[in-house]
Amino acid sequence: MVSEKTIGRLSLYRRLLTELLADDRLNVYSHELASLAGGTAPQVRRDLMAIGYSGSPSKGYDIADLADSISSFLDNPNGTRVILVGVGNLGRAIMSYFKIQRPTLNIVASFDSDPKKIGSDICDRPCCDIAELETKALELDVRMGVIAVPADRAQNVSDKLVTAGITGILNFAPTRLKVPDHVYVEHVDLTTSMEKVAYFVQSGRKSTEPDA
Amino acid sequence: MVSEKTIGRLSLYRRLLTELLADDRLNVYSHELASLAGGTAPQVRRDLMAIGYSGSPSKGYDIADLADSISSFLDNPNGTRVILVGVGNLGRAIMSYFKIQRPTLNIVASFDSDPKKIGSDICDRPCCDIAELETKALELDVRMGVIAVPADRAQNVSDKLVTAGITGILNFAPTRLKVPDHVYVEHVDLTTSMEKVAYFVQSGRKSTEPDA
DNA sequence: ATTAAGCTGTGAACTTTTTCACAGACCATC
DNA sequence: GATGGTCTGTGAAAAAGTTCACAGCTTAAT
Repeated sequence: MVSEKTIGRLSLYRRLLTELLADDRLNVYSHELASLAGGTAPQVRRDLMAIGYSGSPSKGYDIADLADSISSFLDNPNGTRVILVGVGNLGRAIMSYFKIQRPTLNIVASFDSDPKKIGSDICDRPCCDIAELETKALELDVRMGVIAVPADRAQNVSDKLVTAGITGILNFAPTRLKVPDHVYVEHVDLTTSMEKVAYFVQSGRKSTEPDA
Repeated sequence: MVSEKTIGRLSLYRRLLTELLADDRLNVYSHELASLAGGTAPQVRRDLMAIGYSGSPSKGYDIADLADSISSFLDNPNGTRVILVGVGNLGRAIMSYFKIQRPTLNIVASFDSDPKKIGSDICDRPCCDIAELETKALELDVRMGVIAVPADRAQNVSDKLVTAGITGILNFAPTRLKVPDHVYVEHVDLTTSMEKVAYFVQSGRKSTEPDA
């Protein structure tokens, strides 16, 4: 079984590979990829081993082929339909951020409670009433949700997403969500990230870890 | 030496404690804090042990006192002055997000290259020309920076921050920054976070890890 | 051909992080 | 003041993650 950390790095490797490909590179060595990713060469090799990918001892890894292998491991072949709840500054930022991204990740609609936003299009996607969250989510057949509402609303939104059959949540609200066992939650906690950096600045300690 | 992961959790505990305090709670047990934080009781106790904090076997931890202890461990007593570079959607979201936050973290100015933004106030803080980044950063005596510019500009901004004496960077651009050893970088990689969730949705695997 | 150099794949060692499990402390109640 | 229940603090065990180090392959050059 592939570890959560490895999943994260594979995603990173794929992006780096895509950049290399745009530079007309064909092959890459584990130590090059490691240096771009901020990791070590054995780490890269282990990660690729985890998905059963093999390179060649002399040429390293075939960039296009490896990127494809990672994609077929990570992605749902039918794409992943996503809804986003909470169209504040942050929500809008995320929407516009992912318009450009991989077409396999598709934010199909957003939700908010502000009547001024409801009914309009935000980043070319309809913004719906948060009251309709459950019905629309079922209707749109989505499995993944992004929460970008204030902390005090997050748990409620999460519950609604779960009853609508969502099994993965990316949560930007500064609350730890309670969800059933079968639901995966990734917390992006801006306050904690900020405070971590502040701590290391204050303490004068340097980075040791390969990174989160 | 306190581990990076523990630092992150301490930041989380402090926020939870503040919430409990607002509910007029006085004491809390490790298992309660653990449940709020999405962790385990021994983990909480270990983390508090790391900063040398002791509770009482019967009452658990004194909420106000523990929050203070965490603060005096994490925070710089003089506060941490921060600048933010890149006032797009995301940058603005972060600015407004941290206006409300702990007063010890203070975003004192923002920077952008857009003439329309330069000179105006954004979230009550002056927005300056990115060309003046190095001089202003020195002048403002900041040690920490937030990067919210597009990927292709991030390394350049990072270099400027480093020469201006910054020792901690929170990076939202989807690039791994190269910095000298004494500089701490925390990457918040939205694409990777998103793709991780998408993977777990697709694979039907549930969360195992205590979380990033 | 043979040698040299430099890569990958991976068992094994190591390090870090988490969990277990229990001694000792404390309070409430009888 | 003894008894029982429930907590903390922590050594020790376990698990997870990372790095080492080297065998084996592949190419290039002699």
